[in-house]
Amino acid sequence: MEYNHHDIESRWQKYWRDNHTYRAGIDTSRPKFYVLDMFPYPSGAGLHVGHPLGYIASDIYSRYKRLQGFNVLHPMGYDAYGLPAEQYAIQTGQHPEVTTRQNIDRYRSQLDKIGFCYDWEREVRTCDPGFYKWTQWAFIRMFESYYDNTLQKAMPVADLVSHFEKSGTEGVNAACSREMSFTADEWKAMDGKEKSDTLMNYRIAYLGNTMVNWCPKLGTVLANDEVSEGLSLRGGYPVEQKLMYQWCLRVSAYAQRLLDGLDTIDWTDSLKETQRNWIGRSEGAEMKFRIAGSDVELEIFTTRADTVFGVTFMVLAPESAYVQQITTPDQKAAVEAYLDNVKHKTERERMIDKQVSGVFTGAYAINPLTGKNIPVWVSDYVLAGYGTGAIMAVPAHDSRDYAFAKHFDLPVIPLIEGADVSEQSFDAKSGRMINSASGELDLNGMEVKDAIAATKRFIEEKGIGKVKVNFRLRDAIFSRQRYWGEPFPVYYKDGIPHMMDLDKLPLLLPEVDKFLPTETGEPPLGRAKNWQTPEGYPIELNTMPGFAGSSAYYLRYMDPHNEEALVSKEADGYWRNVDLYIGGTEHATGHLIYSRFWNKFLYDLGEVVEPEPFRKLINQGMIQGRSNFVYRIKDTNTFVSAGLRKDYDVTPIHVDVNIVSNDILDTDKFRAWRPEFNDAEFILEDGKYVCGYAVEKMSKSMFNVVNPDDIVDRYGADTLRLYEMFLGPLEQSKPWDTNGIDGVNRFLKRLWNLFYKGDTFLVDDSKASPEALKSVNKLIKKVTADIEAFSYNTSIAAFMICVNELTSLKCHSREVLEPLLVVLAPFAPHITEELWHALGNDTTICDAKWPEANEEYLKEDNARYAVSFNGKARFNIEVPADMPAKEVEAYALGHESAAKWLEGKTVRKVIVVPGKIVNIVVG
RNA sequence: GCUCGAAUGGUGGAAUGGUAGACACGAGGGACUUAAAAUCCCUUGGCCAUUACGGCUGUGCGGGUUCGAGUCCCGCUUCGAGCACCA
Repeated sequence: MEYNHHDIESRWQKYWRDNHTYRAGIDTSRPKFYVLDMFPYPSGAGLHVGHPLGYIASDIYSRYKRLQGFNVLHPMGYDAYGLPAEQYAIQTGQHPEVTTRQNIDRYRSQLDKIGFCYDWEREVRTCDPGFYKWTQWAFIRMFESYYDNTLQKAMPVADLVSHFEKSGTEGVNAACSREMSFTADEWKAMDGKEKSDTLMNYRIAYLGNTMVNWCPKLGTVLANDEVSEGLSLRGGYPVEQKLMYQWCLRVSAYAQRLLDGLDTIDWTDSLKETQRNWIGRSEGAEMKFRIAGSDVELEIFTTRADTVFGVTFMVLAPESAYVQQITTPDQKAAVEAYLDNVKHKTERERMIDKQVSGVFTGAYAINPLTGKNIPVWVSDYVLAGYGTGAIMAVPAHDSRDYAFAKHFDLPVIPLIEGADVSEQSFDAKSGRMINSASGELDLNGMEVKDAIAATKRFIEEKGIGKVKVNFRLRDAIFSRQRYWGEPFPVYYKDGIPHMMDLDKLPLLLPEVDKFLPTETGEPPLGRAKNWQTPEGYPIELNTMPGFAGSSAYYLRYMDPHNEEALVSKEADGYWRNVDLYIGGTEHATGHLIYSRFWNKFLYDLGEVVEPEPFRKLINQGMIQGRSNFVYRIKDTNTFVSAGLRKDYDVTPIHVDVNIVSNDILDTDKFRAWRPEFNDAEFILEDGKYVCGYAVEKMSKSMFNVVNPDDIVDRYGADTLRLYEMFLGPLEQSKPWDTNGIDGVNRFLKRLWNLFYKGDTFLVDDSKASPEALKSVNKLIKKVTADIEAFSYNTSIAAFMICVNELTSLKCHSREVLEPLLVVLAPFAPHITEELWHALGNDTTICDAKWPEANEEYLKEDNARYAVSFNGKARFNIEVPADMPAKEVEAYALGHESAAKWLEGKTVRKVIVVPGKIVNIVVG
């Protein structure tokens, strides 16, 4: 029998399916282990060979854990809402649901061929009403909650209302959009609309007038993580800032907990660092500067309280409400003109245009420490959204303030000893303070760090300001002007938003005639007929963003068919959270923040037991494409081989990697590839046409896409799985290069040949040789350690070594081959299952027991030492393993090879490292 | 600009501070074969030798610690990733 992957793989895949081998259920007699992949968005292009990388890695770990006796939950599903399906629908009129279903079917068939151990009975799709019911449910719960800063958790808005009725805002410490202050009587006097607006200020899901990232080309708003450098991540279209009334989630309330939680989970440092960066905690002080001749007080935030003595002007963001309040009549025209100018710039233009610009308001503020008057300016280098939208400018010690001061010729006062500020500012937070004394506060001579602390103390005592922590993390904008997303379970009565009753969920996505905005500019849902409650109240026209459905999906897998709850107490209590999460690093500041926020919210409600959703997280690297090029001589149809191209004037042209093998072009296939190459001529080297190559993104336009189906068809799923893991470390990005896959394929054939020669089954029950036992025990030890460290590529090398050793030992003993199959099973499930049954086992290898390495066989009879002189190894010796160090030393010094090196020298020192090296220091 | 990570043969990549280059690809040579494919064996960092199981050199660059550094420390260079008027 030859190794026939087609037959083996289809047969065992059917067996696993028919026997529900991968069905998972609650089993309190076994410890649980939850392994999760970031579920894919099913795109129209199908899977390429890069997509399964993480899935294979998690599959190996799942199978390994199961063999170790864990009850493993390993589900899969689809993140089915998304822009591409909708864009496609706009172009073709095809309903996104139809294309999404087709794409999912395609994904499923591709995934099935690779032999994953998913429990497909737990599949979820974010666009299923049975799933998005719980997305809508969570939204309603957020609407009905506010964040109590004292308790540091979400609480019912109903509690807040009864507090307002009793004592107004007195004693309320809640996360809010702006500080409010009213009495119980004032609250009671409010009408319904006023009350609604007031509560919006506190709700975790709230409607707010906020600056949003508006993308005109996509016709929708985007969250901060969906925008990069002023362009939309999807499509790369320009994004502008626009004030809009939108649903938002008060993620910012959880900033500190999201930050603290990072210390409790096992993620890579770089990912944690990225999240810390995004959350952006900064400790500083908030300080008030009174405007001269006015009651207005400018509140500013600074991390450099020590530099107050160097404040020579102040700057407001153009959007700041202070601007209107303080601008003097004679400066009004100039300020208006400037604001108008700024408004017409997009975010991107503002970023690219680094030129200093600004205008004087005509007003002066009073420095609370020195009592001096300082001018107040407006400039777009100050951001409205951070801190208070106003800053105190210290040009000597802040480069942005410095550039502004130089441009407008404002004074610069150095505050740190030895700082030369004639050419640039001194931004470092170190040195001794100078020029910093007035009245009761004297910072001169202090280190910067101490000066900051002293100033903070002083301003708190004097009531000039207070210590304050600011976060960069903003609330998430939750409305999208799109069709293909979850509808909001919200209707409007007299202009006041109301939540639908929980028992009316899910609110189904309605049909529309076109997937475009209405003529009046309303979102696509504006086209839906009867989009209103039975009582005739209009329903919200926006839909939820992509991250809504992906924020709690890992919980739904625990209990996917439950109609009463997102997840039952029992299922949540058993599966708890994800033990191992594998996915791409691109979700670092999006999904992985929102999901943690969502989970913490549910935790506050008592709906889930774990405060963090993903205990350990691994980011698999990206698989890049490896493109091939042919070189056409200018103005001809003649192509010159890569090695000879320097002699000609050539244009490189991408060529389909599927008609190239080991960088050698199949010239006949090339002629047939495209009509314009039908009569191509070639200049060969050594009779071959050699292509050039480059590493690029895997994409259709580069003709470097490799489809896993083709690989599976040609080499089998087991070869694909092994090869993907063999390419290099899991977390590293690397190019896909089909050259080299033969190596792992040969390995599987050699494994097969240990069991079969022709039709003869070779395995017997004979006692294995010590060498064979040692080989396989070494393997078990290595693979166990490697899997725990996700170092799969070195495991595969170990398998190759072991199989080669067993082959040359002609070992066909069951005693050795059976454990070899078990440890290989996670990597190559099909061939191991086949051979496992050939050995006479009648249950699946998935339920075998992971073997333990027997140290007895690993003992070395001899220890091998490298003998070195002054650190450079010169020869090797072998001695009995248990020889004491002193004797090893004597033996090495007495060795004939040593004589040569010791000639005319004296031994100064000898160091013996057990089993490794004898280092002889000579002088 | 700030933060994090990386740099090892023709290629992908191995190396708890202890014989650098495991394993694999590619390349070269050989066996089997009418031939090819497949399979198997040998060689393969560079340089110098090839009478010797020989010598020298070698992990981006410059220093340091150490008996001993790819690995640890300091200073650079280059590449990649994240954040970026965040006060």
